Amino acid sequence: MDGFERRREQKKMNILEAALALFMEYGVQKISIAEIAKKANVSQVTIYNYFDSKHNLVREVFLYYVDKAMDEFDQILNGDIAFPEKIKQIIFTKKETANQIHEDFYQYLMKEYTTGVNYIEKMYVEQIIPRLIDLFNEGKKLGYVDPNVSNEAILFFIQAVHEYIQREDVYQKILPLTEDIMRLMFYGIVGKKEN
Amino acid sequence: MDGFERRREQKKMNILEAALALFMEYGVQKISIAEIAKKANVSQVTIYNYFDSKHNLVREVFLYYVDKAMDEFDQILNGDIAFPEKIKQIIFTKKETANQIHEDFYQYLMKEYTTGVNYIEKMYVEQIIPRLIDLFNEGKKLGYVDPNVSNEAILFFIQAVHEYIQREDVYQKILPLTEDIMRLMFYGIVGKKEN
Amino acid sequence: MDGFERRREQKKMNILEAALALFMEYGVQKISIAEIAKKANVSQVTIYNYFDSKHNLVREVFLYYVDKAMDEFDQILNGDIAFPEKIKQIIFTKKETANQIHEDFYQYLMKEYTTGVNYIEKMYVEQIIPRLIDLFNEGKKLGYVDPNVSNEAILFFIQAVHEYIQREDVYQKILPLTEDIMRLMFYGIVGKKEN
Amino acid sequence: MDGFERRREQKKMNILEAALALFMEYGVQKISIAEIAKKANVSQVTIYNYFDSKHNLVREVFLYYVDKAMDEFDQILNGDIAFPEKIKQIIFTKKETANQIHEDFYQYLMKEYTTGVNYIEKMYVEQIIPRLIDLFNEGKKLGYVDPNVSNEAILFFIQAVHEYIQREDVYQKILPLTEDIMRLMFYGIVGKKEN
DNA sequence: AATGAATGAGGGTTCATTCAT
DNA sequence: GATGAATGAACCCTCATTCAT
Repeated sequence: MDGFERRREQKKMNILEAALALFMEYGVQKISIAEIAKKANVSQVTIYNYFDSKHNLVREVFLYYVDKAMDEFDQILNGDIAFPEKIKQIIFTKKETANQIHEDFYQYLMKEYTTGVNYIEKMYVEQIIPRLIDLFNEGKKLGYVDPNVSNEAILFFIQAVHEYIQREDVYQKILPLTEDIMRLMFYGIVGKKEN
Repeated sequence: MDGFERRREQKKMNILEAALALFMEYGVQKISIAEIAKKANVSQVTIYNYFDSKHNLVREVFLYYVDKAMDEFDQILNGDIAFPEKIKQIIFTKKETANQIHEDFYQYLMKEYTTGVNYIEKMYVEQIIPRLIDLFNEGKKLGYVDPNVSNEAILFFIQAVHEYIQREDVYQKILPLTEDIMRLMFYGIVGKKEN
Repeated sequence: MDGFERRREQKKMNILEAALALFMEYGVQKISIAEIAKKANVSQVTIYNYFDSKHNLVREVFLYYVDKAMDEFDQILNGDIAFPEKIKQIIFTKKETANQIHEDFYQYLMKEYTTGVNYIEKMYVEQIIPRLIDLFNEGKKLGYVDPNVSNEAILFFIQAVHEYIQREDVYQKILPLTEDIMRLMFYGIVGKKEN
Repeated sequence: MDGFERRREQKKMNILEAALALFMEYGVQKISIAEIAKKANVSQVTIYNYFDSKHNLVREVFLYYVDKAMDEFDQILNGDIAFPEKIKQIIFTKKETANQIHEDFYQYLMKEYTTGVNYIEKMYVEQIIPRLIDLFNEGKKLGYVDPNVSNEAILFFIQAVHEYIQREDVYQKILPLTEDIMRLMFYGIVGKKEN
């Protein structure tokens, strides 16, 4: 990649970052191309030169975001920490990139962008799930996880809690409950049977 | 309430129902006043006569929805069924009124309507939480729930799972996992220690 | 039609007239909705309320024009004048409504509006041609027209000359040649064989 | 002209050809500089380097076209064929370069480019008309043309028919009528008086 | 000389809201 | 009280043209 392309790529990134930030704070439909252009310090038309349409811009912002999120996810999984800590981090990681993307942004995409969603579906199914399943299986082998429980159910559980935590209002409230929540995660509401 | 007022009230309900249905299917911002007017078989101005602005209409639709949801919630709590079953129903109840309201609709309100949110906050804090706490305490007394776990954490857990289930795509996939999920809910990923 | 509808109809006509005048003077693409709105003394949105889109406005303007032109045509055919004079009028009638519509406007329609063109085709084939054929046949019976020449060819000839005359620049130049042209029309370039 | 200039001239021709083709198929206003640049395999700015503005590009394209058309016209006039055949060819020549140029393109120029039109006017008046007049006079001398009819009228007639034929829809329909039309041209609707 | 990148101005269209009946 | 008609503001997008390399 020569200087030309690098500058071009840099500018594209600027626009993506600006758009991502605005979309996540105010939602996709509330944000006009003009606002993105202003935040990214380019003209509206430049955005069109790079992305052709708002529709497509949203799509690319989304893919950009997904890749970013995937990186963060990898760092946890590859980290040199014990199983329970990994689960904890997966659940409680509040991605800087993603404050409330799951609500507004994701919904928007679900309705509008079949291809975009296909991409994340594919990534999710091919990349994330297998690694989590591996993690669970390892947890079962190490005695951390009940072998009678299906990996799908655990997956669902972690997802649910993780996504709920992404909500700003929720996050503030449950931080002090971290330990309790992990306890619930591991031992359920019936609790640990000490013996 | 005389016949006049009743007819007025009826018309208002028509509009609320029309708006609610449209908002939930397409999102708040995608729906124009004109579309609501058409679906409710009234003129746009009539909507303004009743609700003053779209802003306020959304707010009232929301309150209307919350009341409806509260009714359904009450029916579960007052039902004559065992504790675990109540928990199960609270989690898995997919309100007919609310398919994806939590995502798009709720987000929209969170950002736009401080008063609306205050109302739901208030309702939530004053009506729902106390009743759930009572339920949990009863569960603890009956040995269903670990007394060492804070009610807030349980609340959080149930909320998280419940909301996640509201998503249409999720709901379809986890239905077969119901029992596994309840098992996780009660015994955690470590599982039941049989003895 | 009550007062309401009549006013509505009147307003629609205003817009049609304004649009027609502007289209014919400057061409379809040069004229913006804003300009039509200004000339018709309505807001842009009013135009959209009546016509949905510029595309459709053009179409309706066109149909409006065709009907007008047809009326003028009828007046000539039904007039109480001799055959050669009718031919002359058909050729030389420069419709007030249509200065250069055939060039720019018609071309535009040819490329964009299949349905619009179908309408004029139909009108032309079903209404105009039969009446002209009748006229020619009558001319043949009366000895004005060579029976050996096909009506189609005559039709073509009259059309060609008529359309060419519609061009403003042409019209000015050939007015003094009216008699010569009629002579050519009737006797060709070989000329009348006097005997 | 050295190699440098020749290459430059070649590039200019490429652009002219590309623009002409696009203008004739889609009309002047529908075609953007970007499209021409793409078709001619140059950058937009290159077009500006050569032609300064779209306005001027259109003008030059037009002149380019006129010269081409003139060449074709010359070939007919200088051909070694009889008078009636020449008339026939002048009328029925459907220039490959010019399918519908007379409608859209010509109109556009008429309104926008005084200078461009002046050029064609001048060419027309100084080059084409005199040669046609010569042809008619020769025809009169040879007994093909009625000496009583003004050359202007004949000119007008031929022009009218010729232009009308240029329209694609018309051309298809009247091809089978060629002989009839020539008969009308020569003998009028009254027809040949055989004796 | 040639180009990729950038832009100001403008066009069609939509929408929440108001006016007039 | 209810409605059809009307509107100002804003949005997405395009294009001829210029800038910077």
